[in-house]
Amino acid sequence: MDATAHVLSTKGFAGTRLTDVAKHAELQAPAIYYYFASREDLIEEAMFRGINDLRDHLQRALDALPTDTTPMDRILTAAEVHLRHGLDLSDYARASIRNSGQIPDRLRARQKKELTAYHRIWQRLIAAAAADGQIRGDLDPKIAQSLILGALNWSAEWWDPRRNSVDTLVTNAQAFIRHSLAPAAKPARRRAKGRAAG
Amino acid sequence: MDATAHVLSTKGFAGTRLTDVAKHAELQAPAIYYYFASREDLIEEAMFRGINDLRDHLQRALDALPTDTTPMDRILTAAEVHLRHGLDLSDYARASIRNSGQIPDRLRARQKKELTAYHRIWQRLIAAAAADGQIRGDLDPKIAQSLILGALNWSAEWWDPRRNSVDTLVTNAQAFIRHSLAPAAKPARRRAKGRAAG
Amino acid sequence: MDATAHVLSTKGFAGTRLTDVAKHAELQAPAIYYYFASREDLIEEAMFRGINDLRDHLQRALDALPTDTTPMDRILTAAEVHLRHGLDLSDYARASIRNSGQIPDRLRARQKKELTAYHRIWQRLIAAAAADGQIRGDLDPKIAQSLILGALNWSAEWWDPRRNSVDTLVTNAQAFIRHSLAPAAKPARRRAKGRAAG
Amino acid sequence: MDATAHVLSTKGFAGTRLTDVAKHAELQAPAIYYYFASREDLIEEAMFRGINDLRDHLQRALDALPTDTTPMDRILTAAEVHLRHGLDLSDYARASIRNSGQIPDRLRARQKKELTAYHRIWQRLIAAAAADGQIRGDLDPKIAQSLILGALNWSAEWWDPRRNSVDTLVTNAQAFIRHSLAPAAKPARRRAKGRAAG
DNA sequence: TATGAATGAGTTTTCATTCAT
DNA sequence: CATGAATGAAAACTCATTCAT
Repeated sequence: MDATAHVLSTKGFAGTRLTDVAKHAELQAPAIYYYFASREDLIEEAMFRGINDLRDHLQRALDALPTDTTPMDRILTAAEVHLRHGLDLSDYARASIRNSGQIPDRLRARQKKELTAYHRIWQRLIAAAAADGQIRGDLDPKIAQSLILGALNWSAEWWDPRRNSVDTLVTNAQAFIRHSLAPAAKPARRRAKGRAAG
Repeated sequence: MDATAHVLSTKGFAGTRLTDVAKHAELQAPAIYYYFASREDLIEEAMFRGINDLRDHLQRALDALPTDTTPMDRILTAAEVHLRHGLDLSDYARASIRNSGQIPDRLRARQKKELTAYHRIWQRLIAAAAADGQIRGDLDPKIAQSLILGALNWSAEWWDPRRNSVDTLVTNAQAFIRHSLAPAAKPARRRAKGRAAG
Repeated sequence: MDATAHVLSTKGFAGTRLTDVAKHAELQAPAIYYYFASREDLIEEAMFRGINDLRDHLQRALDALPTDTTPMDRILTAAEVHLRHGLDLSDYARASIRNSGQIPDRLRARQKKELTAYHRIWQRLIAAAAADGQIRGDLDPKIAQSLILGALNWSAEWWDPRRNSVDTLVTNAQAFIRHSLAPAAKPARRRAKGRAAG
Repeated sequence: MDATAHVLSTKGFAGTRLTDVAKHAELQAPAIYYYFASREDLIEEAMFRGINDLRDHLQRALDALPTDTTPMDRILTAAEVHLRHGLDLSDYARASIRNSGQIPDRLRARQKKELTAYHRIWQRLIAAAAADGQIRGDLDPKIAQSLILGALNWSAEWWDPRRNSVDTLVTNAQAFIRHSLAPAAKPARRRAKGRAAG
């Protein structure tokens, strides 16, 4: 149910009332029970579909890339897909992403598995880039991945279509990610030896 | 009320029940009404305190830096404060950050103002870095800022203290941010030996 | 809701609990919310209906009188209608009359308007009687009207069907009112040759 | 407690909250328990005092009349006392009178006894007048008494000091009562045989 | 004598859910 | 398939009452 995803992405798990979902679907609340056994089922399904769609979408996009695409370019493609899917297309993705933390574990099983699968795709992309020397050694790949996905996920909270086009956002995000990961430019000599806090 | 922030950061706005808050505070639910006029007042206050504390904390940390700290190092300090405050210290910050999107506007007025003020601090830090040539020209500063804060905010969703220490996370995030922003260290000499806050 | 009027007329505004109303209606309390948005709406409606019905009732009774009915006889008819409606027929009227003073202004707007309209009918009856010389000059018509309505309204507090029939009460009240208003039947000839109602 | 009477006369029995009473008394609610064992005790006492004061007051006023005062004049004096006491002087009287019907029987015992005693005074006044031929034969003395007291009691609901002075009201009420009771003037011939509506 | 703090009982209200139609 | 009507469970909230101070 599209309406579910929409409400879920706006009001959060506990705030998702069947009445609101039904209103969005131009239905009366009891009608939902014709399609779903319970509120929980409905939400569980929407959460699952969110990640599931996103994963399919990403997988297809990656499969469509020329085989000689560099690992970094694959990552940037993934970033674009993730962003566009979450912002343009899909209440489901937003619902799924935003509510991850608020949902009782019981309802998360399927979504969690799907999410792990989605993360695994990213892990492979990053591992490939690392193997190719396209990722700086001072970064833990898992942490870097989480930071990237965080940066992308959060865009749903602040992005305002009246200020920036998605294209602009995508371009910026890609530049941001590329440099955050990449080692110093090619003829590299030395690199900064920063120090960070302790 | 600390308990409110805790529940709020776990269950979300609509999922925050007075009974749970009260249980955390080792009280009966009606006792809350001795201190707050309504559930909404309570939540509003917690959300406000979240950003308010965070801003104070950041401001103090920045004020404590040596005056010759480079703009980039100031940003990295800010990142550290933001991370540590959200992960280590404060249910308030988490509550405030995670629930921003789910709360009725009516309750957000004060928190919004505070958030804007907080963002302004970051804007100034980034503008200073840009003015100093420490930020690549292909990045829109506002977008970059949002991406950074997204990456940091999201850490509350995935960070697992049993896998990584906060220190590790901070170091990685700082490296991540530094390079995501910094121009290629062309014929680089040396770069700052930053120090970030403690 | 008849049940509301009944409880309201017995327990007063603040004492009217939804549970009691529901019990009277052989329902569960939440079912009330299917028909009314809130307790206040429910009460507001019952109070309004009280006066509204009474006014309709009175208006119809007056319209049904022969056109040559004397002004005084019209007044006595109105008294009878008022009494019978409040005692025999209507929890609504009792609810409306008894609780006038206890209800927050916010809920009284509509009822007040209706009440004013009801009073206006009486005013006209009395003015007509006065114009016809059937009311003593030492009485302020407004005050007299209020005293009459008071005498009638209050009967709900003390009238006990096991002691007096409504008919007896009506006859007594009419005699009471007639003489309270009428000028001394100076060189009296004949007056109306009435009959008390059945 | 004066405050109790005041609140009680405004909000009714169920609407009388200890907090409101306390606020009126410029106290905190728990302080009431220093003087009264419970809310019910407090209310019971206020209701009792209402009628008790009124009765004392009336008794003293009657005792002060010259012994040759006519029965009718005694009644009119009683009416004045009743009115003035309820309007000018006493929240207690108003509380007692207005809430008679809403209070659980358990709390009414004492007030009821007192009320009966008060009514007995009136009964005697009216009986005396009747014995003296000053009351028309077509009136049931008990009903007439109730109608009179109703007219007087109700004045608390509508009397507006900005429209009429108490003096005016008293004068009107006395005229109203006198004629409602009195037989047609001396050289009376025939009297009305009223007619009322059907 | 009085109050700040808290609570238990009970009330209004919300909402998922059921069910006859 | 869908809805109007209703309900049980649970939530927010109110308020008399207690108690330590």
